[in-house]
Amino acid sequence: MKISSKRFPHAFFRQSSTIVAKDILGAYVHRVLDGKELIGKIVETEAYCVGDEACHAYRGKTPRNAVMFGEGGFSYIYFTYGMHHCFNIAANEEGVAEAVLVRAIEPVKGVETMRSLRPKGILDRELTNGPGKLCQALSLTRNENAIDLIESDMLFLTQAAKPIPANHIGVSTRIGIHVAQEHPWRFFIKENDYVSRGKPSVPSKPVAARRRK
DNA sequence: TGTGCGATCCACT
DNA sequence: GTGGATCGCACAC
Repeated sequence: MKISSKRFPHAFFRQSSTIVAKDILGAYVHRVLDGKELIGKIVETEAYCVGDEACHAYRGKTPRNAVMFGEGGFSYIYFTYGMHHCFNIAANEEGVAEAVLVRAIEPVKGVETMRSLRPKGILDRELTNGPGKLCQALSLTRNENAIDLIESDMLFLTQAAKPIPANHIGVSTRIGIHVAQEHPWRFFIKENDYVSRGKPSVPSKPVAARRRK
């Protein structure tokens, strides 16, 4: 597989998160760990927008989500459920808090290292087919929060060798959220084994803001 | 300072 | 398909 070494221009991340989420499919995430380079192809994303109740920035700026309010192109990594990290990319103009959640990548390089970071005995396609899983496989934690994904040599993105044709991109509602479920802001590469399993493309029925237990 | 919940994962049924 | 694990963060008091 051909891996492009072309980084994104800053202007790319000044676009709306829904555009960035779609256009970043097929791009590569590079993670340098102990001198070894781990590379994964982005195959699934979700957009979190201004005025979106499911977005962490919906309630305003806090120390945790401050990166989302900054210039696009920076990593926003947060810890959730007491045990998982999620890797986001801040998008849009400075002051406009939007982000793209990277939900799944396809391991391209450094697969052995990724295996060593994940539980033993799992299938290769289970290494990175979920937000928490890919953070574990790439050893991404809050230490990697607020990194410039354009300039950094430790964690950065490069463009897809070829753009993904529009008819190869699937769209659905987002996964794992309990509010603003109607927005079709999840994007993925169709028929890619590394896409996380999810719900169908159309919500079965509108669900009122559901509270767990 | 205390309390409740969450953009998940995985073992178990 | 279901439920438990587990802790940082936001928000109420």
